[in-house]
Amino acid sequence: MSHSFLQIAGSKRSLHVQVAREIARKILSEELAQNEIIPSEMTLCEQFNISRTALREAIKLLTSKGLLESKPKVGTRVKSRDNWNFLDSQLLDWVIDLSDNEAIYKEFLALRKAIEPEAAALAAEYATAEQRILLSSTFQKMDYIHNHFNFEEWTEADMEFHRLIFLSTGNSFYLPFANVLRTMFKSFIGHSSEKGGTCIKEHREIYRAIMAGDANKARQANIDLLNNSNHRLPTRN
Amino acid sequence: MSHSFLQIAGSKRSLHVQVAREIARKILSEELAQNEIIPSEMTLCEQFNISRTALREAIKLLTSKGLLESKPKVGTRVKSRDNWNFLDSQLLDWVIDLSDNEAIYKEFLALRKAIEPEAAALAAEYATAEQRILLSSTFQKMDYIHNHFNFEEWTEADMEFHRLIFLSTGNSFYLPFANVLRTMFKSFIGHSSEKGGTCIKEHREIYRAIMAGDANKARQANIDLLNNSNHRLPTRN
DNA sequence: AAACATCATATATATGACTTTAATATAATC
DNA sequence: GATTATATTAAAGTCATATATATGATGTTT
Repeated sequence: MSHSFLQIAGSKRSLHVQVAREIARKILSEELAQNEIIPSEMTLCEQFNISRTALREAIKLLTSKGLLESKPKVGTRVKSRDNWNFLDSQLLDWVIDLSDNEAIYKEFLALRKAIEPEAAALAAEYATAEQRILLSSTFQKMDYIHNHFNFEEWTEADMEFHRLIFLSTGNSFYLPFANVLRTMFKSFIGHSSEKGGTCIKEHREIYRAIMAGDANKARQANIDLLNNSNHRLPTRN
Repeated sequence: MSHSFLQIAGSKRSLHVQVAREIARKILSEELAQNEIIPSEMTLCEQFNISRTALREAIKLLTSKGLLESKPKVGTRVKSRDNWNFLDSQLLDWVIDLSDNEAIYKEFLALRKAIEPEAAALAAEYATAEQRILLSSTFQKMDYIHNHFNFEEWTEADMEFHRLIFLSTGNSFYLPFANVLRTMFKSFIGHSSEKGGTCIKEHREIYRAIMAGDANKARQANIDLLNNSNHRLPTRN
């Protein structure tokens, strides 16, 4: 049995995801141009040496993320970039692997500056008792790790802190950012913050404002965090 | 005869999308509980009376939106709510059809208040010459429609105006909001704004600030718009 | 020239066989 | 008895192929 296309064999996830990722790579790198018709199902099946089932599931995945659109007789077309759902964690994961990380990281920071202050304000107003307990426990962990520093533990706690804020807004539209944040943190681990860059003071301000139910103060504290943070830009892999 | 037309019209989309929508409905309404294992492929195929191909494509669609997760031997599990990607236009479309619109609309407004001011600020700074031309042409259309009012035309132009701002940020993460906005506008058409609620003055301020490259002014103008707008809450269908 | 019928082709759906994965139970080992 | 191999097995994953359906292109009728 000759594996003609071992290019995919390295990955571990299911076949159709691997294929989807490979097609996504070609789209994101513009190797497949926007609005272009990609090769027919049969052609792609032969190229990847997979069944139509697997290929079609891959295409469905990409269609759902706004990258493709299929029509009978016409074929499957690459949608224009403004349809790509960059707030999809899986797609974001692929983007990070394939494009200029420095630019992505800067764009992400600009997103955080819009979202997080309002999220903190909403959390201050709407967090449930249970969520406040979780937030409290997480902040205390951050405080402890700040004093007994461990990089991985800090990253995990920092991420959990901001995740909880999103969840505490009580707003469905803020939920996806928790996953986007997780994806970004995991990808840029080692670039985001180091000892001395924990900004524990700013985090404490956010925490206290939320617990006190002071929306305006929570908003401002989060703005301060994003401005004061030693937000290192990632180096190229 | 005309009755069968309606049936056909009601089931317009492809089979796997219809099935996905139906499963999504059960998940969103919590008829299928979070973390619950849904019936096996074979069972569902019999229930819906469809092939495994169609069912599996439906499940792939929902998996991509964060609603499901499949594992061999275990089955397919409903993921917890904080994994649902509410910023996916298609999912949002389904959500709007199935849940309390008033609550969704309010949550959406809270999202706009976070996103749009920053988007306007970024657009003021980064919009390309081409984008400024498009924005200019769109605003002039808005101005005209304001004086020769036509509801549908206004809605379309209003939507296009805000869409162009998102596109003009030069930030990939802001792109998806354009589609989310479109979905919301289309769904809440008739509820969003009426004659006298065009807020042409506030829109003009945003437009001018962006054209002048004044980020702070653009941000503030958009805040003013969202605060002053006669943002009617939708009535129940 | 407009309406209609036909054809070609790409995706959409269906079906059945086979493979891989992983939870669970069972047996072998210490 | 506790631990560690091993077999069982149920579920999704993959494959191959056949048929249905939709649509752009072409031709035909009026």
